[in-house]
Amino acid sequence: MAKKRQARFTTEDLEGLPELEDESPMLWDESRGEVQRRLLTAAVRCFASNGFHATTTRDISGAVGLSPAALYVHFPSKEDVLFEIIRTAHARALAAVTDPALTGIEDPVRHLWALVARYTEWHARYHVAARVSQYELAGLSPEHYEQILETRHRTNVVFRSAVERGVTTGAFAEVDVKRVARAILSLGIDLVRWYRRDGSDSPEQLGEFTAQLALKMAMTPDLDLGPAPRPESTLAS
Amino acid sequence: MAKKRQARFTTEDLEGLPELEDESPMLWDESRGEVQRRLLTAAVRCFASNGFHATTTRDISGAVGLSPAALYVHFPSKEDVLFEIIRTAHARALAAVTDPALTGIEDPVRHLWALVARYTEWHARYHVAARVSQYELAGLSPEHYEQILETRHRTNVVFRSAVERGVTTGAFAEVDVKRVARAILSLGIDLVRWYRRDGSDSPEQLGEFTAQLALKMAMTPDLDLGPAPRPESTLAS
DNA sequence: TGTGACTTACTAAGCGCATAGTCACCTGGT
DNA sequence: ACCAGGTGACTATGCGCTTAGTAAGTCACA
Repeated sequence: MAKKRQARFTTEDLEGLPELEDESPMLWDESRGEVQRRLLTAAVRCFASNGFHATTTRDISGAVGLSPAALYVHFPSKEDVLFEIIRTAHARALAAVTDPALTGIEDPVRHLWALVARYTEWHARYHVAARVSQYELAGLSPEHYEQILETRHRTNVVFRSAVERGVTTGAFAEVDVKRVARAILSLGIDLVRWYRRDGSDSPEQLGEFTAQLALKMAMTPDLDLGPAPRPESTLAS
Repeated sequence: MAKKRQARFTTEDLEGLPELEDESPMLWDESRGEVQRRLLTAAVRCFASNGFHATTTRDISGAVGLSPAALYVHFPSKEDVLFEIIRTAHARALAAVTDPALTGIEDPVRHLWALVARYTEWHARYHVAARVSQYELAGLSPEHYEQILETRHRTNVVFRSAVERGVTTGAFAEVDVKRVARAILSLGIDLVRWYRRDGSDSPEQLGEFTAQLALKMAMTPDLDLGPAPRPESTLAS
């Protein structure tokens, strides 16, 4: 008695669910047709709420008022829909942090600040698509997966270089570059797990706040907690 | 021509794959039988590498040398296997940070340090099971999902309180408690996305490093970047 | 302007395979 | 003799994708 793959959210639920509200309709290239873009946007919402495998081709096509077969006019397979989403999102996020307006900033402090603010803001703005891009990688074919990994690596390098520059120029403390860069990326990415557009933080505010945290992590020297915290004994001789 | 749900990792691949190595075999209650625990451990690996919906009951049972039907001797459904994994992992992680040895620490600085170190270390140690717990929530029934949310909330409160105490006692800077607590949790959780047991960080090292970052975030006052960074103009009057 | 050839976007119907879960039966230890 | 734990064969159903066909648009050209 094979169960339906999912039930938590049905197609009609997806309309107007506040945690699925983001700007992903604006993500797709202009070169794509109207219908393709609407399919991609619908797929983002389905994949985000129920997962790739729990989403049927009927869910996606039905959400834009088409029959299941219509999907195959525009995309060769369901996996390709996922790939287009993930590829586009990764490319856009990378583009956001390689914008010349950012890379041109001389001061390492301002540079890292702007980098983190941008990256965080991007993820907040497109958090539903970004969530799919982070959580549904297992749905990709090995070839497509490999391609995405490459983009991720390039993104990592951007952050690592920014931290490195601050350390070598002395603008930052002498921190562990790789680890700090990793932590900064974590802050920028992990928000897709919980961010909601109807919460109290706007993408800009969250970006600025996270950028502050990144600077604190990069610029503050390590704290020494002092001698072992002996359980008892406050100041008795 | 319905395709097989997945292909990226077949069952035999899962043996000895280094990124799927963690301590989840130690997670399960002693009260559970040997076979149940082996099934849960196998399920963790399958779910982590291919996702809940892409994992078949044959994958799980086959991985411990049993027939598919044997799964139903020990668990009422595949969803229940997922729930047991997620429930146990969330409960253990909460237990780790409510350990009296931690909650008893008077000094807010040492307290937060220990809290973050413990939490991070836990996630690193059980990163495969933790990954399933974070990424496969969509596979749960609404009732089970609700139950997990409750545990998550309790965990959040632990961190928020720890940060709050430091701020009110003046041990920390006057930071935004909710946001900082959220960022700290992000650091502790997001590592499940990339952590590997065969990497360069041991769980303890990662815990200590993240704890340092948490203190920097909580104890450093906000930086003022000064006046607007006018594009040109260095020091020309 | 009319016509036939071709294209684009779509649908209805359904194939064929995969899968969660069931059930009657088996089996070894107490 | 019993029964917990396990099996092989099966069912019911879901789902990705295909196929055959429709309707409307475009274009070359007589």
